[in-house]
Amino acid sequence: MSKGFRRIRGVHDGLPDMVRRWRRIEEAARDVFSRYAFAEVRLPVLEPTALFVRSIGEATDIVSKEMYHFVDQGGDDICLRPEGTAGAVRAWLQAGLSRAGATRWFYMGPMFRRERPQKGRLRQFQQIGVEWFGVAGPVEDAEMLAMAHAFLHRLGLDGLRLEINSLGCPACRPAYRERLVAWLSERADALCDTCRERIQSNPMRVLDCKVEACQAALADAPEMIAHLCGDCAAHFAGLKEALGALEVAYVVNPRIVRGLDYYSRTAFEIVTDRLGAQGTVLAGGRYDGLVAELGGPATPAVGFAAGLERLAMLLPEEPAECPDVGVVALGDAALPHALRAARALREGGCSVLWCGGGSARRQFKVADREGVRFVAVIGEDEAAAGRLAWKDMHSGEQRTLTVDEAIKACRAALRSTARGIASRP
RNA sequence: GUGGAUGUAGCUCAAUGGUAGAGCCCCGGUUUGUGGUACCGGUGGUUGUGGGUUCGAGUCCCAUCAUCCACCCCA
Repeated sequence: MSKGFRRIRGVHDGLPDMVRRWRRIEEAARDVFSRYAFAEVRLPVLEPTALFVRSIGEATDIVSKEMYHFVDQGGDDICLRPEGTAGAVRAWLQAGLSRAGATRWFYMGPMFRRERPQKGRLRQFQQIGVEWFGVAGPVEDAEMLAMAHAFLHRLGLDGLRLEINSLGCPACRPAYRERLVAWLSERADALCDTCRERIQSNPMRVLDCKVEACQAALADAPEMIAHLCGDCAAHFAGLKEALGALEVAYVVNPRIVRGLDYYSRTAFEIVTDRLGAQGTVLAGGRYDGLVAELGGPATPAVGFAAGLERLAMLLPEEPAECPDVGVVALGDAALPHALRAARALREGGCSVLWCGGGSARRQFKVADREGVRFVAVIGEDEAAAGRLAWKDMHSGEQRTLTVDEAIKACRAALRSTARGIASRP
């Protein structure tokens, strides 16, 4: 166990094994999202604290307890973004795009929340987010879900479940909320301590309490989905119809809730049972109230975000890429020729490992450990002749080639095998 | 913020309160111009940290820190 500096709590070092998975996820996202004509944006990690205070509200203690925020040397109250949507709305408004019609954006990057770490929950984590500004219809919600589905399908993930719900709108939710609070208050005795407190602080959350006794008591609790206004009911019906047309499988889960008021209508989660208590892999929905809340013109919008770390945990290991060629240099006199040969091979498109000098045996062991396909041996004889000894590590066959011939041999071999998954015999 | 579990070599793990070990990895050798296998040798530890009990603590007690899991919260 190393002394000295250690990483701070709740953050992870992205070592090569992990970065290979991240990259696979990022590449899938870029490819799938661009087929749906979404454009990538890269937004600041630092934002004014007030942006999130405004979007999240003071209702919960998220801002005071779970955001990294500080006053900088200029006296500005700054924070590390805890999520992507508010910053995207801010950037979209600041760029004047609210007059430009619907906008389709996606982004990926680190987010920060000062929570107690646990499985699938870090203090610095990465999200892939998608926002679609200026569209109001259920068909767009379905498109969003189809895109999320395609993304996860591209990653080869199975055993996932899409759950959808409707959260209503400012026209129908307040009345429902009152009805729910009244219903819960009558049955408070049957609920756990935390739920009793939640009746006032966050009544919707009672519905997805994890305590079994609560779930039993809540079996007949009123659900938003049964109390939607006409417009919301029509929207939800339209969503289900479009999902049916797209053959995207889903289940309606009336207990999906959101903590904040700017959410409306469609809410969805894609969950797995393979990650313990943090099983939501992708979540999103409609936030028709947020743009106005942040000072822009009333603008409907829908989006989702997925956690890169959780997705990575569901993915199989990604094999490391092996170098194509190991260069073995023997003797000081051959060194200049060997160095130039390595560079020439790289310029020719091969990935080349310098085996580090020393005995031939040692350098071959390095080459073998790294899984190279070929070894180029350059000693005094080869240097004098302007050639190299070219050994195929699979067959063991060795011959004398010029550098140009070696490049050709290397390229030919890599065309016929899957690059980067050099199999060891 | 609350609760539980766990901290011994780079990694995975042993060690009745009585000399801190093994396997893997790494380095070297058997082979100073040829890899995998095998064999031989070697590097590497304030047992997370700080106190306490004891003739003696990796082991028992207290505190603290870290990791993991769950609760809370989940934008």
